Amino acid sequence: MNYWLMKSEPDVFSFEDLKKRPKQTEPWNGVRNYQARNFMRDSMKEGDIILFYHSSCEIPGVAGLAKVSSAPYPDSTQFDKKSEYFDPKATKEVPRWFLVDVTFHQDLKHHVPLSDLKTCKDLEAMRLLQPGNRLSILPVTHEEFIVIKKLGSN
DNA sequence: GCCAACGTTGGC
DNA sequence: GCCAACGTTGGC
Repeated sequence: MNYWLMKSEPDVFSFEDLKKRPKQTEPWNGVRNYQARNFMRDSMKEGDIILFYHSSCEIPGVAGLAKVSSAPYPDSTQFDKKSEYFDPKATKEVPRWFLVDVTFHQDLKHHVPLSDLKTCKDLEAMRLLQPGNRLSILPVTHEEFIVIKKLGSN
């Protein structure tokens, strides 16, 4: 099993929003970065655990736990002319963008703010904390996951 | 709102 | 295939 961190702007779609969705599940559409797409298309497996991260907000950080709940499949918004995610170069025969479904998994006792991640010795090597990182989907090691879950459970 | 980092685009 | 211009991300 693999662990991931997925960023979302809570003003657009928050961890609480995910919990309120039918079946507490949401297709992770709108990713338009090749590296992030490759993680979803090539490496994610149903049942993988996700750190649901809130970005571009007052207190950025990990908001809760989710899980991957589907195999990868084409992002339908790439074919939708009315969507802001429409991609004229994508076709149904050769889709360019793929996604997985994301389902609520577990609440943490409290959010784990980015500032706490930064001061945690055990997380120094975490990809999220490396300078210049902007990827919206990042792999997380098992060790990092354990540390962050503990931070959110104290 | 600023700005650094960095991905993408397109002319050559 | 290079690289300048431009756009986006995201913390602060």
